[in-house]
Amino acid sequence: VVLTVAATGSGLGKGGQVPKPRKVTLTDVAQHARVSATTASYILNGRSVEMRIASDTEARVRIAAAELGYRPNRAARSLRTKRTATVGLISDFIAGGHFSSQLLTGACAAARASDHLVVIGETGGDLDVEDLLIDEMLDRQVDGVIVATRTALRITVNPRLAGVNTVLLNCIDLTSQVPAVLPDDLTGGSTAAGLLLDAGLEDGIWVVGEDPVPNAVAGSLRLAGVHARLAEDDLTLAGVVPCDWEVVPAYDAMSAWLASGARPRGLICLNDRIAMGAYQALAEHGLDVPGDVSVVSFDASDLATWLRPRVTSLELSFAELGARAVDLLLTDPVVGTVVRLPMPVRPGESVR
Amino acid sequence: VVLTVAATGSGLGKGGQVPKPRKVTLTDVAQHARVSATTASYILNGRSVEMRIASDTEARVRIAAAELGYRPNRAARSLRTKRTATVGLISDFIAGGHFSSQLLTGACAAARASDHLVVIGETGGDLDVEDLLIDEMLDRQVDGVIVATRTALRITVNPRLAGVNTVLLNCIDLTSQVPAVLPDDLTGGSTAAGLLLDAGLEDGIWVVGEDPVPNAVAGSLRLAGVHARLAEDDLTLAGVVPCDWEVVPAYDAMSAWLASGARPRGLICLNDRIAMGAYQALAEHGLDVPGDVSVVSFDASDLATWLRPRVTSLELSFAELGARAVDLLLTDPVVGTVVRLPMPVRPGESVR
DNA sequence: CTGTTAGCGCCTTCAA
DNA sequence: TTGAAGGCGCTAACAG
Repeated sequence: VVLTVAATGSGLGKGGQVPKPRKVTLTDVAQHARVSATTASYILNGRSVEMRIASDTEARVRIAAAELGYRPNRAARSLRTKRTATVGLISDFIAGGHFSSQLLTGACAAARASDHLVVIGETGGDLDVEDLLIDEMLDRQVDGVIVATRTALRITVNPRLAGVNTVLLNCIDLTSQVPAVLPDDLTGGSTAAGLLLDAGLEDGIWVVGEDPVPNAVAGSLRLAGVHARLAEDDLTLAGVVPCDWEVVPAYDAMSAWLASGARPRGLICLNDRIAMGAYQALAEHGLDVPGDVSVVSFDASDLATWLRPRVTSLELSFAELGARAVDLLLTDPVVGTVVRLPMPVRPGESVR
Repeated sequence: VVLTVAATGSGLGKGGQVPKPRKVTLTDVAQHARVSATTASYILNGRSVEMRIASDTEARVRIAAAELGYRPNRAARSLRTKRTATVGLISDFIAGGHFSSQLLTGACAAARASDHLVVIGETGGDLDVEDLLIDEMLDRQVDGVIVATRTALRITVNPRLAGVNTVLLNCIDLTSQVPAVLPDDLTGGSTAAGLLLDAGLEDGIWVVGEDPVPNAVAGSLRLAGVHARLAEDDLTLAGVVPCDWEVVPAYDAMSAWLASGARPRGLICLNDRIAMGAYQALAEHGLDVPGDVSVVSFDASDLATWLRPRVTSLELSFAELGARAVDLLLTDPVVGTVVRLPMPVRPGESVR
């Protein structure tokens, strides 16, 4: 090895540790191992048995590759194979708090398990941006795209996704047959109601929250599940306290409602933020949880464990959702597949 | 246009709307416009003036491109140009709740503004995974990589990033000269203390929380800022209530401390979750916020607005952090650049 | 069992 | 002002 010194003063670029030793190519490896590029390619792609490569040839190539620190140029490979080992994930709001980040964790992990990478895009709900992002991803030859929404929604898939390997995540398109992954809200609602019934409640059970937009689907499904479960025991829901799925709106709605004299026995909050608002309102009205009122909610987010007493909540594993979506995408899903993930109970101390 | 019907029954693949009309290539456009691929390339890459292309030639090409719906194949382009218009973002924990998702929002937006896409990877704190992800990204020829951490950390940049365009996000490497973007915690600490002083407090000011790991850097900087500001008025900090930066640990620590008779006048909580735990403990000890105790915290997350009364918090805009990191990366940053983002006050009702 | 040959789609000297 | 030719690094027929 000869040490070269740059004669011209500033030969070093940014972070310039090394004079950049041109990237090692497959041909380099092949020459180093005294075989053709083809052979090297076969071996390095795990096709040596299939191609019945001599084991010493294989060894030579592998050693050469290791010594040279060979790494395939995936742009070149993609140009040939039309595959990139990359999936696109487009969401309306990636920063949906608790929600979306976990989703990415799951998606990344699943992708990596299949030697894929995830490229992301956030539309902010803007359809033009969605068009743009999809085009960019398609230009980069992603092997498939996942379309996700922060809130479970009924949507229409973007037309330019026609013919593209696509999976819907936390949303669903009734008209097309695009596969989708969502939580099992119907069963979840039923489970939530069951928790209250098991605690001995028979009446005074209310649902807090309602779908904020017409095409939202989670709330109504959960409500339907609640109705169904109560009906099994010949009971009926006392009613619904409508409010947005946020802390302050929930607090406001609950406060007004309690101030008007309402005295519920059990509350099924459509998410943990609603539960937090409800807790605050209940406390201000001197109502104890779970002594006076039992509370069940959805999401089992961190928030649920922060409240005192911790609220019993139905776990919605976004990480799992993300992972399943990727897995589905990578297995060339059957048209019309709809995966509904169960929502297990994560117990707190909010049910009597 | 001739309508072709597949003779063999099941010619349609998944989602099979169309018999897949082979992707339009630059050559197609050129032929359609009766020019060479070279000319088409120049025009479509905005070099028509530079190349002094005849305007009607340009028009023909543009029309052809539009009619055919031409989209460049970026894999092919990358093979030539060695650039992908893609940046990598590697984080230890993407699902750091509130935190990281906003960061991605900012990064995505900034990237898109420069016609780039973001590919992400999560290491889970595992250095082997980090190696792997970096390699995968480099194989895909990303134009640069951002290394982010959930908690502000002093780190050592991965050696395989040597010579690669890199920016650190919410972390810093003292030995290398890799550019970094972080919040201005020192000034933030000073500001927080100032808020309490402006409210007339002079003693009984405590900091709640401390750096959980030795290489964490945010806590000590904020603490230093607090000390500095108090010293300006010839005052001193009453002390520190050490605890992890989470709700329950903060609640536990505060509860024990208050039970032992402590009666603080002002609390500087190192984040909003600590503030929440502190609120709970204060309430249980009959202490009113802000009547008995003024509280200031950091992050200005949603949580800060959920608490009652809302806590006055120093805003840490992760979206801004993410955006700045991408911008820095895309402008070939000067070695040693360290960007410190200000933390503006977001007022609540927690300071007397 | 291994090498030769031919592109994938694009950009870019070099000529005309 | 435009076109012809070559090659980025890799894979896949097709020979031998």
